[in-house]
Amino acid sequence: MQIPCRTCPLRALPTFQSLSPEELAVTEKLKRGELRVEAGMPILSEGSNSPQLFTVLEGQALRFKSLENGERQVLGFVFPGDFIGLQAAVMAEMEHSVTAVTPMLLCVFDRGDLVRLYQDSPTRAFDLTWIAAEEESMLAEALATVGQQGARARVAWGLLRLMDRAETAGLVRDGVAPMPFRQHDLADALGLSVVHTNKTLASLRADGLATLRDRTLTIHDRPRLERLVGTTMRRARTRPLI
Amino acid sequence: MQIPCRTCPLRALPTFQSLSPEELAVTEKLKRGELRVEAGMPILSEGSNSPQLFTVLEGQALRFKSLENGERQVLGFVFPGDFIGLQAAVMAEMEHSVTAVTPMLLCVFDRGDLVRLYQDSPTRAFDLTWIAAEEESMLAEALATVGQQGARARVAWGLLRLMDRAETAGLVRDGVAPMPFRQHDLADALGLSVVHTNKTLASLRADGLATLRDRTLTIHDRPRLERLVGTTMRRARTRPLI
DNA sequence: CGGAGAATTGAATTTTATCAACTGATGTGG
DNA sequence: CCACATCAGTTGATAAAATTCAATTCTCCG
Repeated sequence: MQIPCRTCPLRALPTFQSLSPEELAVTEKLKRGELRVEAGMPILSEGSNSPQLFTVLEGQALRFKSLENGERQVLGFVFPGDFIGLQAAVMAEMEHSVTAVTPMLLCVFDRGDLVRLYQDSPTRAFDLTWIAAEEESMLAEALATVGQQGARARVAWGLLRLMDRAETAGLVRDGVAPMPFRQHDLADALGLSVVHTNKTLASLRADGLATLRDRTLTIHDRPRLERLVGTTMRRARTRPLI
Repeated sequence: MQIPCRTCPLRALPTFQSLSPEELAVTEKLKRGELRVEAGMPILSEGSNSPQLFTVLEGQALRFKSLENGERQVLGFVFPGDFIGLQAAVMAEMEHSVTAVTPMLLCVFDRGDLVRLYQDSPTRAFDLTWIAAEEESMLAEALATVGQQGARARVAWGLLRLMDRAETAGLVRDGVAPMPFRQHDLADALGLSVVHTNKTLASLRADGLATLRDRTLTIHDRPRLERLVGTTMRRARTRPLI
């Protein structure tokens, strides 16, 4: 175990709630080690019943569901601080897959320890429910966008959501976010074809709203982009880090 | 308080997990009363911070998100046994609204008591996380369908999902489910126009797959419908009842 | 330098939305 | 009991949006 929770660099970010010494101790006891994952490697697979859960320390990943026709729906973009595998822990098995997009460093937990956590620390247990509820509202926002909005609004929403997640994870410098995800990933998240996504991106760029290029994302005109998006976007708030 | 939890008719259904006497006692202490709601009335509103949470005893409702352009995305169909308002309890406020579609009878809880539940009963706390995770995977399934499938597959999925929920709630007699939701509601759930939903329903009916008519739903050919749906549909499993 | 994956562009085609009109059931007041 | 209003559902014609297909260009690595 390389990094103890108390000195985890993520905890220093304003995004994450601070823990009491007791909570920190309980959490630290859970940590089983660290895991490095190469870019492109699967972390959890739909239908599997992984004995391991993870918190992302470094790198980015994709959550997605595969369909029988070969398509896939991207459910969300995974950033440092995100907890992976709660579903596998709570339900019988994962309902979606997670794959690394960049090299990653993961903090590893044992599924079996979760039950003990519910007994030992009500506040940490509550945090797990919070995380599940948070993911639920992210998905609801995505569904509302994909179900009811046209391509421009969808792409605008996708870009703002990506920027927000990157900011939360402390990855943005000078308004520029590193963006390892490809247009194809974005298309699969928005329910659009790659071609149409590309054309819409070009149009947003031409209008001076945002640029996705060279593995980086820049928002040029946030107010106008936000006006394009038809849903009130939830800004990330401080959140628990498991 | 009319019905005590121990004699709640919902608990008799095979769908719901049975509780230990201790768990039942803890749960019963939470119940604050019952509430009748007329058809069409709002139960919880997006942005509100309701002090009340509910378990549905009778009747059906819709979860949905409203967009700025006046459209709405239906996030899910609410049936007896469903828990409403977990989001308001865990996050600061509701991210979606819930409106009664039929007259309803609700079991009422106080938001503040939830925190105590996490201290008093780890297993019941775990059940709440389970519920949040369940809703998450429902939404993921919906997103995958709306994002990646054509109209026929979407409608087929919607009908099967409705039938599954009705069966789970013990509402189906002779393969026929009462269905108070309108085609318009289904359309808003699937991200299709009412007209196109109607035409697709007609086509499924003509092909002998399913009939939605006179406020009832009948599945004629489940295997073929399931083949139409491109996702492996999760069948409802036994679940906790709060 | 060469090659593979990603991004971009321009049609042609398909799917879905929109518009508009009509049917059928239900309910109300005169 | 009938005229009238209302609302959900149905249908056909037309318009708009997005997909698919087919190249071509660009970028990054080995």
